[in-house]
Amino acid sequence: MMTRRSSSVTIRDVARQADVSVATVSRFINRNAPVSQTVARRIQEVMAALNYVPHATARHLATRRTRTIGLLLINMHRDFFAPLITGIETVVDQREYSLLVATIRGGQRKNQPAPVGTHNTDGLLVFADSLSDDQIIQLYQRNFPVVLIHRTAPQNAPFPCVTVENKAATRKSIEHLIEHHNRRRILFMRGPLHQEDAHWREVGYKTALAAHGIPFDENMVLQGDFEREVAYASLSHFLRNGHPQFDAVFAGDDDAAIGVLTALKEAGLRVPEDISVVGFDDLRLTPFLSPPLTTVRAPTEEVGRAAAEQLFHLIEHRDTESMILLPTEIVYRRSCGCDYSPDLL
Amino acid sequence: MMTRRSSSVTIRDVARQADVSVATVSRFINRNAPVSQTVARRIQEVMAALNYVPHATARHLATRRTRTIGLLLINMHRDFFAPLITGIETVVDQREYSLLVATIRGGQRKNQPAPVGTHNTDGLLVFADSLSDDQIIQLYQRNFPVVLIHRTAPQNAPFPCVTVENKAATRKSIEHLIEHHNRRRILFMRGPLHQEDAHWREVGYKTALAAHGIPFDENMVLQGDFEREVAYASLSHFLRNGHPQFDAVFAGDDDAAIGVLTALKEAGLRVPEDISVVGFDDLRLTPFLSPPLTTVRAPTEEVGRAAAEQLFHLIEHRDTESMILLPTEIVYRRSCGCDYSPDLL
DNA sequence: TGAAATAATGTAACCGGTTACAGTAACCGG
DNA sequence: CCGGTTACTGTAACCGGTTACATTATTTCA
Repeated sequence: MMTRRSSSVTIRDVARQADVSVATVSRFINRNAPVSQTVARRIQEVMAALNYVPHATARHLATRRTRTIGLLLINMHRDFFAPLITGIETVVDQREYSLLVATIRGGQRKNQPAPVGTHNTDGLLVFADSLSDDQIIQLYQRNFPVVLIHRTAPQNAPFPCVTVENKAATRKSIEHLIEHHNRRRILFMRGPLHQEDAHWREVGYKTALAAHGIPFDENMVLQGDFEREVAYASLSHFLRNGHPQFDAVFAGDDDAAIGVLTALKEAGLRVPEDISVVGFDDLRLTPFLSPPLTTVRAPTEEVGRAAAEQLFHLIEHRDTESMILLPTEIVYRRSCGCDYSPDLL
Repeated sequence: MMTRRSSSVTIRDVARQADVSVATVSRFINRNAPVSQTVARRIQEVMAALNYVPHATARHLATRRTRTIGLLLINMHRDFFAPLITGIETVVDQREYSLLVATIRGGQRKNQPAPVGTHNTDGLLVFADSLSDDQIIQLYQRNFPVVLIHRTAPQNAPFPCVTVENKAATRKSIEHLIEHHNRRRILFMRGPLHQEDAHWREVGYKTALAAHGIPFDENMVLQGDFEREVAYASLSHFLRNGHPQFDAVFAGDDDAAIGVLTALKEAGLRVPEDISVVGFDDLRLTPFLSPPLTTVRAPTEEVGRAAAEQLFHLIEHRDTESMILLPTEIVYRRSCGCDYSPDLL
C-alpha cells in the first residue's frame, strides 16, 4: 500500500482555500498575468497560512527549465577548483540559478549517463577532459547549451570556450630562466595526456628552447600530471637513477611544483641556488611556499565567471564569444632565482 | 509563440516503437518488475536507437524523490572545503545521487528561500552557520533530512551532527608550546563569532593557560576569522601599535596561520626562533609553508564522508548517530620550534 | 453608442515519468 | 482437472505545477 505523502500542500489547496482557480494562483506567483488586488491579497494570505512553497520539480517539468546549471569536473581535490567554482557561483547566484557539481569518478562506465546533463540542468560547464569529444558532440547535436573550460571545441561542436593563455606565458617563463638565471638544462614536467593546457605549455617550452638554440631532449621530460604526488614520484625516480644534468624545472602547474620542491629538498638540492623551479596557476598558496614560487598567474576565478556568463548567454539565446582567451602573467618570486619581496596580503 | 521543444524523445516514443506499453518500458528501466527476455531486448534496442534518456525531472515528480542532496556552505574559496566536498562526493556518487552545492552569499535576504532545500533535494548537509537555528528548526518540523557539519544541533532540532574534536587538541597544542618550547605569552586568534569550532578552540586555549597558571589576557586575543586576510590585518595592526609581548601565536586555523606567518615575516620576526606558530586543519599545503606549519590535523574528508553517510541513513530511515565527533591529532612540524623531517609525499 | 481592446478569471490539456489495479497466460500441487 | 500462484503486460490515474484557449466584465474610443 502506497501511503500518499499528503504532507505537502499544493497549488490546488491554495486555490480552493482562496476560492480561485489554480491558474490564478499560478499567475499570482509568477506575476506573469494581471491579478486583481483583492484576489492577490487573498491568495497571499492563504499561501502564508498554509505555508505553501511551490514544488520546484513540478514547475521544472511544466516549464522544461530547471534553473540549474551543471559543472563537470575531473575531481574535486585540486585546490585549483576552488576559485573556479567561486567564479561560477558568483554569476549563477546572481541569476538565481543553482549549481550542480559533479566529477567523473576515475574512468566511469561509459554506458551510464553523466551525473549531470540534459536531464537535470539547463546547461553545462565542462572542464577540460571531463567529457569525451563524442559526448560533447552529442550534446551539440541535441542543441544543449554547453561551455567548455580549459579546452577548445571539437570540430563538430562549436561551443564557446573559455581558457587561459598557456604557450606564450610558458615560453616567457622558460626564457626568463634562460636569460636571467642562465639556466639551459631545463626539466619539463608534462601535464595529463591530451590535456590542452599541458599541450600548449609543452609547445611553449619547446619554442623557448628552440629560440635559444637549445636542443629539445625527450629525456628532460617527466610526467607530472598536474598532480603533487605524481610529480614527486617522477622526479624522485629520476633523481635516484642516473640522470642527465639539469639546473631548472618547469613543473607544469603549481600542484606539481609542490611535488618538485619536495623531491628536490629530499635530495638535498637547493632551490633556487642549485635548481630553479617555476609553476603555473598561481594558487593562493604559492607565495607561502618555501621558497615562494615563481609561477604564471592564471585568472581562474575570472575564467569561472566568464564561462558561466557565456553559458547564460547561450541559454538566453544571446550572442556568445566563440573563444575567450584570458591573459596570464608571470609572477616572479624566489624559486626561479629572482630577488623577491613578499606579496603582502 | 511558444515553440514546443519537441526534440526530446519520451518514454511513450520508446513504448510505441517497441510495441509495448509505457508501463513495461518503465519497468524495464527501473527493473522493479519482471519483463520478458524478448521484450527486454526489444526495448533495449529501441532505447539505444532513439538515444533515449529518461527525463529526471519527470521521474522526480512522479516518485517525489530528487536523488539529489544539497550542500550548504558559507563560501567556496577556502581550501578547507575541497577535501570536505571530496568526501561527500565519494558517497553521493556511490549512491548514484547528485550533489547540489550552494553558498550563502554575504548575509542573503532572510525572506528568500535558501538556494537549496526541501524543494530541490532529498536532504541537506549544512555546514556550520550557513543556516540559522530557526531555519534548521523549520526543516526539522517539516521532517526534512538534514545533517549538520561542524556544528551541533539546536535544542529543538535533534539532527545528526558531524564535527571534529576541537578543545582537547587545541589545549594540547597550547600545552606543547608551553611545555616544550617554553612559551608563555601566547596570542590567540579568534575564529568567526558564534562558530562552534572557534568557541571550543578558545575554551581549549583558556584551559591550557589555566592549567599552567598563566592568566588569560583579553589583549592577547585577536580576531582571525579563519581567514588569511583578516588574520594578516589583525596581526599587522597589532604589531604596528604598541602591543604586549608575545612569543607564540595560535592562529585559529591554517588559513589564518598563513596570514600570521606573512605578518610576522613582514615585521622581521622569525618563526619559530622568535615566535612559535600553530594552526588548525592541516590543509594539504601546510607541510610546504615556510616554515612547515605545526597544526592540528582535522580529518575533513572523513567528516564529509561521515556526514553524507548519516544523511543517507536519515533518508533511508535507518538509524543514525546523533553525534559523530572525529578525533584530531597534532602534527608537529617546524613552526612551533620542533625539529622536523619533512613529510615525504 | 456600439465595436474593439483590455482586464481578470476559469477549464482543461499538457510536461514525462511511475504505479495501482486489472487482466491473461502459463505453471503447480493435490 | 481445478483453484491458486506466478510471470508478464496494459490502462489510466496520478505527481504538482504551467499555459493555451475560452469567457465574461470593464474600459476605451471613433
